[in-house]
Amino acid sequence: MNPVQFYKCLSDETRLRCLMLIENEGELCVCELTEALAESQPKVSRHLAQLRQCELLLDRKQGQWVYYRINPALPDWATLVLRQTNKANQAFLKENLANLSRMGDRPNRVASCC
Amino acid sequence: MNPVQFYKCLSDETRLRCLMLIENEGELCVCELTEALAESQPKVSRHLAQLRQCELLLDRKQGQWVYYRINPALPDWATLVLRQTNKANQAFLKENLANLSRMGDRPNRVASCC
DNA sequence: CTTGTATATGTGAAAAATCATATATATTAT
DNA sequence: ATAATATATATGATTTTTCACATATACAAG
Repeated sequence: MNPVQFYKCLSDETRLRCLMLIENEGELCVCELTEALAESQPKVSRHLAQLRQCELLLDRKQGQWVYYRINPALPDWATLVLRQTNKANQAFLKENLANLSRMGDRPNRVASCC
Repeated sequence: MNPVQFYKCLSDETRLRCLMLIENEGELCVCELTEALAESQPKVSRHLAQLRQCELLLDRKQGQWVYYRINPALPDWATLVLRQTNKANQAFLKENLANLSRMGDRPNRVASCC
């Protein structure tokens, strides 16, 4: 993982909020992120695609939903950076987390295994 | 420290290399960084100015030289991010550190205190 | 005072990133 | 088959970032 490329991924507000929300929640689908960020679906989707292409995120498809999660194969330093940034900046996410919990009709997660 | 602004600072190759070199060496002046990076003086100076403006770096003037150092007043998470990135990515700096040690006529540092 | 070295900044051009809008694909439900 | 929902992508416009080059300022040395 090239550190410049890694930090380019974190340097956009939409992408950083997505990463932090996913770090918080474990896994989120595009429509949940769209709601939490109050941004357009294409905008969120495009940024997620970029994070997936850079291998910061992995996705899995379940029915009509696509769930994104942090790539567990990231180098340790990168994992730590994400974790610490998240821990120390909960205030930054306050509004987004409120939007998320206010959201009705969240898709039912089914475990990916089995 | 806004995390987006912080990561924007780290998302440019010149700036990240400057930060990592300074993290390594404690303090470096513009001409040392210019030599280590093999980049033009205005380019290096401009990026350093940006890092200073965002308060990632502090500078002190000593004679004709200006020395830059990591701002010790950064929030803990930011300090940790810089330290871990540096520790885990020494290979990224190899060439730059070689240029630096090959450099003749490096200015004599005088302690800033007393 | 003149010359040389170190650093900073102004300017306009070039490159890169972001965006809104429209549209395509896939899945589910009727 | 049709409609509705979730997601992805194409496109061209706009904004932001980066750059090279010229120039300005400050200090040191002679």
